[in-house]
Amino acid sequence: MAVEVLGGRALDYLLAASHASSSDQHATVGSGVPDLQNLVEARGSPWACAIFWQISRSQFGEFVLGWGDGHCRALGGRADDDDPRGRTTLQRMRKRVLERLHVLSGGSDDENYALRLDQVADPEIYFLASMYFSFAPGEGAPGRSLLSQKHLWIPESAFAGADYFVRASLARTAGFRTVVLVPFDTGVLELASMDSVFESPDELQRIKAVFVHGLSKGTAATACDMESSGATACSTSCFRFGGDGWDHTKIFGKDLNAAPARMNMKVPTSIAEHHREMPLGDGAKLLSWNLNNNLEEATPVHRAYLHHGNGVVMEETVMSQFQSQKQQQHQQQQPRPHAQLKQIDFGGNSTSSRAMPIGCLGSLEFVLSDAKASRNGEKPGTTEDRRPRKRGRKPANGREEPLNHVEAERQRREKLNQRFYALRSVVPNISKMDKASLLGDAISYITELQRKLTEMEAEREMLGEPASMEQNSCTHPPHLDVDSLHDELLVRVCCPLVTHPIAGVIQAFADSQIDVVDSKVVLSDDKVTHTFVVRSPGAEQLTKEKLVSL
Amino acid sequence: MAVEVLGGRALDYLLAASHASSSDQHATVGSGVPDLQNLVEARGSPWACAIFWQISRSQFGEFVLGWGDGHCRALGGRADDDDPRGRTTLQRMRKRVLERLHVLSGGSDDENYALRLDQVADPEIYFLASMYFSFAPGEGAPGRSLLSQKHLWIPESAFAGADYFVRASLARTAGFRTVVLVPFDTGVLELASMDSVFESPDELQRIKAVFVHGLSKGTAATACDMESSGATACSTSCFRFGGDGWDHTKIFGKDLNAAPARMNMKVPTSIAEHHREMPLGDGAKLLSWNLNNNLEEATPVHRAYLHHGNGVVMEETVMSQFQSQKQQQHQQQQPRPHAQLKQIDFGGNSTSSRAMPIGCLGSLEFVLSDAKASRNGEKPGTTEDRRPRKRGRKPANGREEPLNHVEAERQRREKLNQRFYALRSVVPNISKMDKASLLGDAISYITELQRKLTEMEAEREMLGEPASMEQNSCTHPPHLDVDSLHDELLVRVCCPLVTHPIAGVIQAFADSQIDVVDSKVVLSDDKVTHTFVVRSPGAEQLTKEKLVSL
DNA sequence: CTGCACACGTGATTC
DNA sequence: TGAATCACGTGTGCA
Repeated sequence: MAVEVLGGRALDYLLAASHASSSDQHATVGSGVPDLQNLVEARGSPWACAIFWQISRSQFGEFVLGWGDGHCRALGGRADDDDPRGRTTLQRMRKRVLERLHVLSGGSDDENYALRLDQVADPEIYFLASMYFSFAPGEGAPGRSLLSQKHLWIPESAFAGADYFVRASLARTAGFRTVVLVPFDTGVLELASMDSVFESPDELQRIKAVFVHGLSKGTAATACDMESSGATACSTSCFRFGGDGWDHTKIFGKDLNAAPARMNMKVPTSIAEHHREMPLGDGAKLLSWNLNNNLEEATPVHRAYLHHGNGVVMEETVMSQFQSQKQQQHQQQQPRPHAQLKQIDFGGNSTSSRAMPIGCLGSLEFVLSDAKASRNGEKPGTTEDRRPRKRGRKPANGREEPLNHVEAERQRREKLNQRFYALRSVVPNISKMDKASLLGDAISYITELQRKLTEMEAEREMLGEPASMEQNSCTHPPHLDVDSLHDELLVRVCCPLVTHPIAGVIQAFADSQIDVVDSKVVLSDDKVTHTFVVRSPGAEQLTKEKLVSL
Repeated sequence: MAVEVLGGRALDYLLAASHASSSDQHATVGSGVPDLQNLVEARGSPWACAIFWQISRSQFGEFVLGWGDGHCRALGGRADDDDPRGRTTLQRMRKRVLERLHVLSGGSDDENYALRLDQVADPEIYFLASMYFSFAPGEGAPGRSLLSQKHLWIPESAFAGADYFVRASLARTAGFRTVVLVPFDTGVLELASMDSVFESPDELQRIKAVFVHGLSKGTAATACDMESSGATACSTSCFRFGGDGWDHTKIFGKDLNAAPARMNMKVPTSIAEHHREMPLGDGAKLLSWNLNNNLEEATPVHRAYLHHGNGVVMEETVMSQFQSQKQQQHQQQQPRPHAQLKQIDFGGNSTSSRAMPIGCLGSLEFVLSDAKASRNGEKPGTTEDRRPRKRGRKPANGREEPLNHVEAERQRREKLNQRFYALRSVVPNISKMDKASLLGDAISYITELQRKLTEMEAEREMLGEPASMEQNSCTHPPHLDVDSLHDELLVRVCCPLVTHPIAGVIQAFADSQIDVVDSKVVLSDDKVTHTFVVRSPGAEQLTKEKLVSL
């Protein structure tokens, strides 16, 4: 997954930096999304990037499309997964990816300084950014496709129609020429290509086929098929956070419907730029329910995602095997073997929490990032309780209270972590990646923003005072004298020198001891022309040069 | 303590809202600071507010004055302390205070809406704000008093001398008329009065007496008298965080020495205003080592504070008694009695961590906020290990590793919490007080600031183009022509009409069809005077009126 | 009683 | 190896 977000070169560095030999990477171990991956990586596939927008339910019961899964062709497998302990869950990957992005974008890691930015190709930025989008039905291209239940085939020329494609600038920056959206009953599949791919029934069928094949088991996912055991607990859990104050059309106070005038994203300058602007611009629902309506608003629709034989569960199985093995034998530092999973042991927690409706609670964000908690997908045939059961702790007693408690605490932690991720995404300069530093950086960033803002405000007020605030009249020309003089009028207007447009010139006259013989001001069209006749005591040429150099 | 920060009415509300009957508040239970309290609350005392600035040591070994203790006369005792379980530590109080402030300043608690702001009197704001200040010796009034070892008696008229009193505007807003600073060997005592109190040897002596009396036991506090057991561990702990990147002259990136031009704090408008501006303005070292150099930079000087019979230790003793009692008997909901401290039990963790130099580690912030951890002040005669030992956990084994580990983890948590507090102090609108909401609010605040800033920047650029940017020269006087003409020069400066100071006048001429016969511009001192000779076709008088009405 | 938020101790991981 | 961060389970206070 990491390689899907970071560019290939960045990944190379990443691997080199982490001292991990990428020689024996087992791309199949922990391969999470075979369908999308196959779709993208298949020979001759024009698609560089595939994103599945998963249906979820918002706080108010509306459906929302959010990041479900994705694969981005980026020169390699999930190479960062060569973790023998199997603890590199999706959460970890994503964290690592963000971490790397931040480090590359100007973190304090000085070694990286040389290859700071520019290392992450734009398609990956698009891919990463999309992780933080979500769409209401009818909104954006995925939403439109979902609502109309029709696919959209969008050539580059139509990107600008923001109504269809709010991430248009991102896509253009990424170099995409074609974007296709295909609706399914569990969500919308988005494919992006660097080439101009023309719509054809063949290709469309290929897309639909490969995806439906992936979803073949346990579909009919719009039906809410939760188990009876967890049903009530789930539904209460789903809505008990209702008063959180989040409007799902906003993300952390940012109105998402009003697209600000920042649609023009720059050509690849720096990740910092991108990363800072990405969550701001484009008028899209960045992070919306991923962060706002995270655990509490997702619906059992997700369960389908957990049910079908898609990669996450499979990956988790492997991981939990590794985990259990490690946990029991307490041996580590083994040279990343894939054949070490002897002595699988799920004991010690058989009574515990995994019967809880965590899958129903998990928003997609949750499913992705804390995939180890999405274990009760109960794929038939696999052992129960495949939770890594990370740190051994006695199940306390046979009481049932602490089980829910544990779940709740887990969710709370996850929520907090989500916020931390979100914070990371809005704070530009993060020195270190630990939480304390992040908070510190956020604070300094806030104070800096506040300082800048008040500074600008003061400046604005200073400037607004003497100069004309609006386009028409001066707020108050400080002094205005009118004298009658025969049949003419003598009008004197007195302004402070400061902020007067010709103040510099006049000051220069004074500094250079130039006598102003005569001065006139005439109004021509929409311009004011001042004409001075000056006499310099010394060299005229020098004076001329001096004036021109102003 | 809460009542000292919040106003009386706010406290009333607070009590009412928490469904706590304020009838039987035992002001003596947990009464932490009898000395300052007595000083302030004594009959006839002119002082409304007392703050003890405690000497600590900064990262680089310099001495720093930080908040040590305080009491603010606010119509009541420490009524929020009526916690039967005794878990309302200072940290909790402070948290509560901040919480209430934020709730009052526009939180989502709708019940409070009516009495949102205006409820917290300004002296309390001053008091609260002071919690976040610290001063190097010679800086600010406390620093000056410390350095010179002379008391300062500052009447309101001298507040403006920011060199002496950086919190001048706060003090003025608070309505203080007299501020006095008295140096002691452990810090500086600050007293503030709403009246004009004239300096008198009598009053000075009274101040010194009552305070020295409070410090009578175990003074000579500048001496660093740590136990041998914790000495080395302390010294390493004290400086091992050195590379955190914090400059102690800054607070989260804000330069503290450069006093920004925001000394003019408004008259009481809203708490939100205050709370937002307070940590920004005034050029003081807000939060400086409280946050940056938190645990790791404080020195054993603090130990004196823990040693002497001042209130914190006493309070903690009581608390730990409550705590232990509660922990053992597991009975609660007792109607806030102060006589419940039977069955004091410190067992269960006698081998554990409290022999560690946590007291020596604690910065003042730490001492205040996590007072329960400052327990090894080892006041002679009290039992050792008076840590509440909150949640029972076996000491694992006799290994020594986990003990340090526990300490480290504690410090990490504390550091994180410090950052959270700091974040709370810079984010104006906090909906709820839990960490997740805080992060969310911070994120939305950041995005809002970013939006505003970019908005302003765009506007500025739009406006800044034609108008003069800075005070001296135009950024670019759009057109400047110079022609030689005999021995004179003809200079033509062309500016856009918009934002030109006399644009309005010229526009008015044009609108009224007034012919401009002649126009001159002369520079006089720091003003630019435009003189026009105009001729109006019609009624001169009308024109004159029209012009004057501009 | 219950849901929720927090702090704590602990195991694990990473460098 | 040791220091640092993190996640987890748990105890507990509060509404």
